[in-house]
Amino acid sequence: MHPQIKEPTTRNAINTFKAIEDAALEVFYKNGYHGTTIADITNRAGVAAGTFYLYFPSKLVLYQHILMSLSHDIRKEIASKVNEKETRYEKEREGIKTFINYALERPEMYNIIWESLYIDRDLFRDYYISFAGRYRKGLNRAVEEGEIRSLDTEVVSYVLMGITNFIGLKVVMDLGEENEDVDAIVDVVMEILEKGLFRKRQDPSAQ
Amino acid sequence: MHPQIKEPTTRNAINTFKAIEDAALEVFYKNGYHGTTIADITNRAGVAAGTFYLYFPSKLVLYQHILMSLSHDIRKEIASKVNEKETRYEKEREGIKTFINYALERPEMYNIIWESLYIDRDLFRDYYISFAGRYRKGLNRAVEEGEIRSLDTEVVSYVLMGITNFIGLKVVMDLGEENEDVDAIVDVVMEILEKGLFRKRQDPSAQ
DNA sequence: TCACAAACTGAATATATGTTCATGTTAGCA
DNA sequence: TGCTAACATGAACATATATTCAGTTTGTGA
Repeated sequence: MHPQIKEPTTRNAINTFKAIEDAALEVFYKNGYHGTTIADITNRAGVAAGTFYLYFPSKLVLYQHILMSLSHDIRKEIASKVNEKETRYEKEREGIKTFINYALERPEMYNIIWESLYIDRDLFRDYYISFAGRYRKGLNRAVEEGEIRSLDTEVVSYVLMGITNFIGLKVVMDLGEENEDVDAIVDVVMEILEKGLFRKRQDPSAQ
Repeated sequence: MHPQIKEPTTRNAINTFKAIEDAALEVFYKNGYHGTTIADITNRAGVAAGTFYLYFPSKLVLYQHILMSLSHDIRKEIASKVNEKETRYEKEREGIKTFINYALERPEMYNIIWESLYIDRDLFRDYYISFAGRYRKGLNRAVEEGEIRSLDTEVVSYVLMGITNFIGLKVVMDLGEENEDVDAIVDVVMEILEKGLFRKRQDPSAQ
């Protein structure tokens, strides 16, 4: 929890706090940081403007708090789905699918993440660096086990994040044609990765 | 040219107009749309605030104008470099390299493009849809000529844009380690694409 | 040189909105 | 029941800044 955030203690106050969080998430999603006013948030939460400042010292700190929650939530969602799969190939497919579906359910997700580039550059950096770091661990294991070709996994992690983010962007913003079938799109991506990234699945020793 | 922009006619006015364009580009790059005031722009351009409104009806229209110029400039730069190459493989490598180097020279480029997601959603859509459309043409030709495997080129174009953008982001924002050698990074990307996207170069009929 | 339109100025205006604070209300406990 | 601290209110304040406009300067053609 952000050090400047004052957490509520009583039952009612906890509900108020949550109402503000929920309202902020919703309205930041929809209108972005600059497009959102404190009044938007407090109106939607059904509290007075002053109440906001009982818990959060500023709009910026609230935004940072919401972004952190969102980033944890996405990672948790992806990790739980990916952990169900056995091979790295299946994990990769599941990760891409989960990300896209997550984005489809929250079409304005990109707003809040990419906007941090202007609001809080360090937060943006941290977000992708730690995302890449986690990705890299899985990839390193797959390289050791011979499932993935021996490549610089740091570069590979950005390649995969780039693919996932832009395919997600295409689907969510309905860019171009043929966005109906998420599975078909993921199939195309995996066709590229199958030959480009993975070794032959039946023969882990092959180059 | 944006219909609401009043273009200057006399020699001096043309210089004033250019000074405003240049100042806006620089300061939008650095501080983004919301981080930039009209005063920032006019001060840097060396003109009075009112002068701005002789040519542009609003800050938003100026931003749209600058984004369009930037997008044309990037595409022209990439196209000119890519056209020097013969094979699609070499074109692809050159395209990625050119994009990264362009971004390295203008590290704040992402600001102005990605921020349009909040400023003018349609402009953002148009930017990537038309970028993808142009990409797709080249890919279709390469598929016809057997250099690239038979894949949905629309999906492939977003895969490639995603890779390029995130590798560029990594290098520009110095995300993670090992960002010194752009060529080495591009090598890794091309290793993936060589097997994942392209057919064997000596045998265009092979699957 | 003069007239006139185009170009330019920058202080004033209008508005938006993040934040504060004096005041009121509620919940839990002695 | 009454006390107290936490919680809540919303009008007022402070500031920032996009835009306007009445007045001034400049360049150019006759």
